[in-house]
Amino acid sequence: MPRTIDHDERRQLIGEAVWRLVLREGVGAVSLRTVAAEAGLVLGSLRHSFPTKAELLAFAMRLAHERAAARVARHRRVRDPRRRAVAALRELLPLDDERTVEMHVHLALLAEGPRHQELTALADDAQEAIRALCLQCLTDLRDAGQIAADRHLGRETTTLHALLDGLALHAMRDPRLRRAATRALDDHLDALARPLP
Amino acid sequence: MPRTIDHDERRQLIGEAVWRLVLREGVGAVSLRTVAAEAGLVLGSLRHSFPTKAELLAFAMRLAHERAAARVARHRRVRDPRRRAVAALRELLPLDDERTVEMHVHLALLAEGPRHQELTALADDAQEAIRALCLQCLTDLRDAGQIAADRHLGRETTTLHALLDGLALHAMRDPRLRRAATRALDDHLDALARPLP
DNA sequence: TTGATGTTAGCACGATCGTGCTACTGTCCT
DNA sequence: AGGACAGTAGCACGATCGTGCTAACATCAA
Repeated sequence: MPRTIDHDERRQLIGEAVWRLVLREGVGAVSLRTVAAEAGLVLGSLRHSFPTKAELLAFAMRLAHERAAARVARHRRVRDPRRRAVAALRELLPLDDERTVEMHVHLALLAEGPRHQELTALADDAQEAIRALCLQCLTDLRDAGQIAADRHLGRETTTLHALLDGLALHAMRDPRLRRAATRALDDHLDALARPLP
Repeated sequence: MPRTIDHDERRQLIGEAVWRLVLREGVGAVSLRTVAAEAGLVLGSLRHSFPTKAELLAFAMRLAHERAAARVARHRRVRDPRRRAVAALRELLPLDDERTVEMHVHLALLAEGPRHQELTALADDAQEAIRALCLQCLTDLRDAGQIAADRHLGRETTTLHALLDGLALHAMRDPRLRRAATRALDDHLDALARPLP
């Protein structure tokens, strides 16, 4: 049944065409016609894979989330909790072009939220998943004795999550900040090992 | 010469109409016609104040930045450095609807960046200004002995800036996080007072 | 009152948009 | 071989877009 596989592959190629367009020309330049041209298709062909624009945008955002989630999951088997946490969280920082474009796509499509409300729901899910990842990392670190016992995990999750997304937001727009972002993340995890007062 | 004053006031009213549209329907719904309708004007009238769409978008973003900067500046005379820092930084968290809409406008128009490159420049300026504010706050706190001397101010600025924007990003989308965001900011400043190792 | 000037109102044009719909093409099942 | 059908290509429609341009209007100086 190679038909359906080709179908999915094609949809991914089209989704990546949306990404390139968002990155290069902004989300305002995304139309069914421009996406078709970017993907090397004709309008009618693209509309066979994505009958409506809403489906196309939702797929493009979901694809970015899935790619990121797959990279994060790849580090699940790392033994040391600290190394595992750093490896996972770094996948959510725009440290290379692949991660940068995912970040741009996520934010750009989020800005289209009110129009296509499915995008808002997708973004909510992704945000909640990242918060859950942060909590998991902190829980593992605490269980391994690498976080002071008097830390409030919920609050630390809020802080780590915000720090992560804030670093991503800045590094996304200035690649020179990539090193600083990774260092800031490391330093923060270091600081958690020390008792509070 | 009340003419020019009315002119500026009108431009601000139009800019706020852009804000409402961005918040309610998304940046994709911003056109000269929809903005004119939102502002209670006819297309021709709006185009007298803003001949092109690029000017309108740039003004709307600049207006958001200026409003925020004015609120920040209002706390300059607070004596205690810690209180001054908290007061200033809180003006950049979406703790009420006014600050929330500014945040949304900033991010939404940033997503239009590649098309209207002036928006990118404006966002860069705003981001640099916020970083400078973070550095100023940290410098003042250190001079007042409220930051451990072994802290690296540059790195702490990166972290504070990222934490601030990350908290804003999250609280913007879920008002329930407003309290958590303010607490996280307070806690972070508290933590800076303790020595590193 | 009249004329100058700045504001408001509106038309028109070419371009582009999303989408419904119809043909054409190739590939696999029977 | 031939029919079924998924996939490709493309037309057409109404709507909306940004913008150049002109006409009506208000306000104040002379």
